[in-house]
Amino acid sequence: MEIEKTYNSAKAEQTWYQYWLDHKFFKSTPDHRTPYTIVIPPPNVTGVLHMGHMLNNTIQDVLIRRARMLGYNACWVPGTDHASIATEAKVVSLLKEKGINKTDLSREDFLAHAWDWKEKYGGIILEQLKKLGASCDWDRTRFTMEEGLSEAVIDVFVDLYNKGKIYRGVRMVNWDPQGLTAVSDEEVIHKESAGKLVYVKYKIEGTGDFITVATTRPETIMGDTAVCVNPTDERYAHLKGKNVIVPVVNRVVPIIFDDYVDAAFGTGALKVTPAHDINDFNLGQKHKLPTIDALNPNGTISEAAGAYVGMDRFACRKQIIIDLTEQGLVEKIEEIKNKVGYSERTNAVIEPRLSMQWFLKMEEVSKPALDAVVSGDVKLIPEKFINTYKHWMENVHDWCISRQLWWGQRIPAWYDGLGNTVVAKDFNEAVIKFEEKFGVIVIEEKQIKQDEDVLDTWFSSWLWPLTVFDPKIVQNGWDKANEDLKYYYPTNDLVTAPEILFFWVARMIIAGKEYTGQKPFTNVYLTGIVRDKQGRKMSKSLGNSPDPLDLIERYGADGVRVGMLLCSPAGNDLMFDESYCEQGRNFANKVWNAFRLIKGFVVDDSIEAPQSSKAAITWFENKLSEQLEIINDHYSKYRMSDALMTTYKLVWDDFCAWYLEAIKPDFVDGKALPIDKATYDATIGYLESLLKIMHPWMPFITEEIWHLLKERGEKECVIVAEWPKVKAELDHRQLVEFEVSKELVATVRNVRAQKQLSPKEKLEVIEKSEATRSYFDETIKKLANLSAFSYTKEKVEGAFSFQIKTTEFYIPLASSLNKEEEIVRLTKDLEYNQGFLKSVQIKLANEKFVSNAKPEIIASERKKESDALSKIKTIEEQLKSL
RNA sequence: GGGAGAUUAGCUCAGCUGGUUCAGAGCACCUGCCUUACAAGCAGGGGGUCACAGGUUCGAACCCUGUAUCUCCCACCA
Repeated sequence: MEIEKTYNSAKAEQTWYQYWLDHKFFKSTPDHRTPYTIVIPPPNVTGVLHMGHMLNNTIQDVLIRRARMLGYNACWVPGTDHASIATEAKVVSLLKEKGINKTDLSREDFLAHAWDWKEKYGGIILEQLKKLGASCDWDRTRFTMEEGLSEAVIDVFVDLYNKGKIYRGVRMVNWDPQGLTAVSDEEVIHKESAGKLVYVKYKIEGTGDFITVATTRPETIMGDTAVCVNPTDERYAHLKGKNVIVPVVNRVVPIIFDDYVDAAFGTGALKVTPAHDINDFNLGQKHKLPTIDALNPNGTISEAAGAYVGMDRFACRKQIIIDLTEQGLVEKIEEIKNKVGYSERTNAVIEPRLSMQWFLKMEEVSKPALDAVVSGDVKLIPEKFINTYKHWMENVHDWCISRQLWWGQRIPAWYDGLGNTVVAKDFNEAVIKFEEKFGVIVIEEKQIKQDEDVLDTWFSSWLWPLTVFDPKIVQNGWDKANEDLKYYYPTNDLVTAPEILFFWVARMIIAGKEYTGQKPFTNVYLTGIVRDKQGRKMSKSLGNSPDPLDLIERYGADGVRVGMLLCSPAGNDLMFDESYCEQGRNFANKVWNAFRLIKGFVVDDSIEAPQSSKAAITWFENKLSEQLEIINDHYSKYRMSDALMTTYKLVWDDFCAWYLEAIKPDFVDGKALPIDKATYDATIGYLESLLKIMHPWMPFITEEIWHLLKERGEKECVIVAEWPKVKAELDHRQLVEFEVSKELVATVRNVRAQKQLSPKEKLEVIEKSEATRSYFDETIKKLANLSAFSYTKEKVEGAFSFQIKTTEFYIPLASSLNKEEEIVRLTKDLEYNQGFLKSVQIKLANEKFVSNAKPEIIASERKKESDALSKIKTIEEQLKSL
């Protein structure tokens, strides 16, 4: 069989993913085994795979594949999030392209369009995950707005309302004038930006005097209902009881006094606009000021403003500054930096706006969720996020859960127009409740109206780990939870970005505690943000984000997976560069070629294994086990990059560079000699172990080689192979001895390089030693291409000499040694050792060191001293003999 | 404004309880090699005052105190 010289990733990926699917290796149902569960952070249904997903899902896949091999019942639940605001925005803009305005559509028609779109394009991202190799149980695919899950959301709303934890009220909320909806605090991103602090003069009523206020938002002047100063501010003490005239609209408003105002900022006088600033709102409540909403929901100036009506808020800001300047009312303008809130979804500048919304009281429900993390019941990896989490949970505000959108779970509240409100699961139940609670008999359907708003997306995704298994959990309670939930919940690991620690992770813990009394997951692995080489966040607008699918095409899924994880320490951002993928691809190719070599071996049953191979075999058995233990340890600490790098070096360095080179049959007359059966079998065994260890990182190539290596049963795949076991006892002495042998080999190679001797020319090495044979001699001979490796008790004259540790070696060279060069080399070596000896001796002469340091430290220093002394002696002898 | 973290080779990062696994890894780089698994490779090699300044200690990349720079999170100062 002819094997291709380079690994063909596309073919293997196509073949094996389908094979795994066909044989249901991703599928999980409850059984007697211990479960290992991950629920995917559901990507937005509008999403296309980006580098963040790539990283995130690769980690999950590595974890789930390894768990599967460890014998757990591994279950990875995939799905998508309906992402109400993002999806609605997308659908609105698509409709607009077709010339359809959302406002011209009925709710039902709009939703029909939205579902249409979802059915057509909503599955794209999941298909993309398959390209990467994600071994999700696709039969369990869920969508946060599918029937059962939506029902659970309504159940939760009703339940929390009945428990008095949900309320409705007029509050200052973060308003997105583009999305035309309220958003939660967490959906507002504060960015520093350059602003203008405008000093505007307000005329004091009945005098010729002015009071100057400083504002960054002059367009809200029309909404002013007071000017406020600090009561201790003597500059303004005389203004008690006075009124001022608001410019533009000439409204007379009072001067009020409140110590909220910082006398040191600006002029010490604050214009109060209760409708457009949370602080002003609080002041307004306190001082019973009227509220004038000068802005429309879409960010234009409202009728109530009485001026600039219909103008956009930013255009108005510019214009009003011009107009006030003309009127001589602008004292000065300062350039300042201030933080401006932007909508996470639409990137519009958030407007604080007074409106009627639904809220969830957070204080009480968040306590158990705080404790879960603080006590370590839920572990955050890395731990540094515990602080942030704690801080947030201790300072939570009530959560605004209503959104002025259509795409999402509609709020199950009904109003009768007489001021009565009922929260119920559906219309029929609402009718019953109206009668029970208010004695209102509902005769016809339109008598009561359901709330127009939908719930925040996170109000459904916080139930994700529960409802993907049992949508009826809220109705039935934990005691009557279905088999799936009882079996898989709590899940094991959650892999997600730190950005949504509060949005999502914290809230899942809250919901989990509330409805099952248990945490939703044990470990939360927080990935970093994928950045480009310059440290900029990858984003569409910057155009610095490579297309993951394109990368997969060019480097292979395994290559990209390895590349990503090579540069991603837990919790730190990852500076991604394509060269990592190249490294991943090169590694895959290295593995491929190791396989080609092994596959090409011709076995001869009649020959016995040479000593060089026997020694290599026992060494590698120990090495493999030693490294596997380290790899397992890295996994247990979620040190993914380290686990991968250890695997990488085990395969490339230990297996390919040393083991295979040691056992590879020689060539004679242009033909490879056959290999003995024992060595062949051992080698195949090692390769199989390595394929297993590599499989979580590189699922495709390992499966491909696994099957090319020998005939296998239909279900005998590496994906379900058993994870190798660590040997009970390692031969550490042998491991160390081989390290010394490697050093010897390297030194011989170095001598060749320096003396410009061909690697083909055989050399002889003589060791000065009392012993006459050691275990790896034959292996060394093979690796260093020696004609002989012998021992002597006497110094060898006229040969090239060197030392490893304290042992001296000689290489007799045909060409005579260059005496001058040797003297220089040895003198340098001598000086180094003398200096080293001196520093050790100073340490040992220090009484404080000897009396304070631990005995083993002192012993090791003494050893250093004696070693150095013997080395120096040897070098001096060598110099003398030259 | 509050909090958290970081700063080690050209780059990305390890370095656990202070001491032979203490200055490391991978990549990049340099020098030889198209040697019959692999040039996506092989062999060899050169790179660091561990951000800076003090302190504790017999001993500091590691502990303490400052300083600088960077990143992130939180926050209602117009």
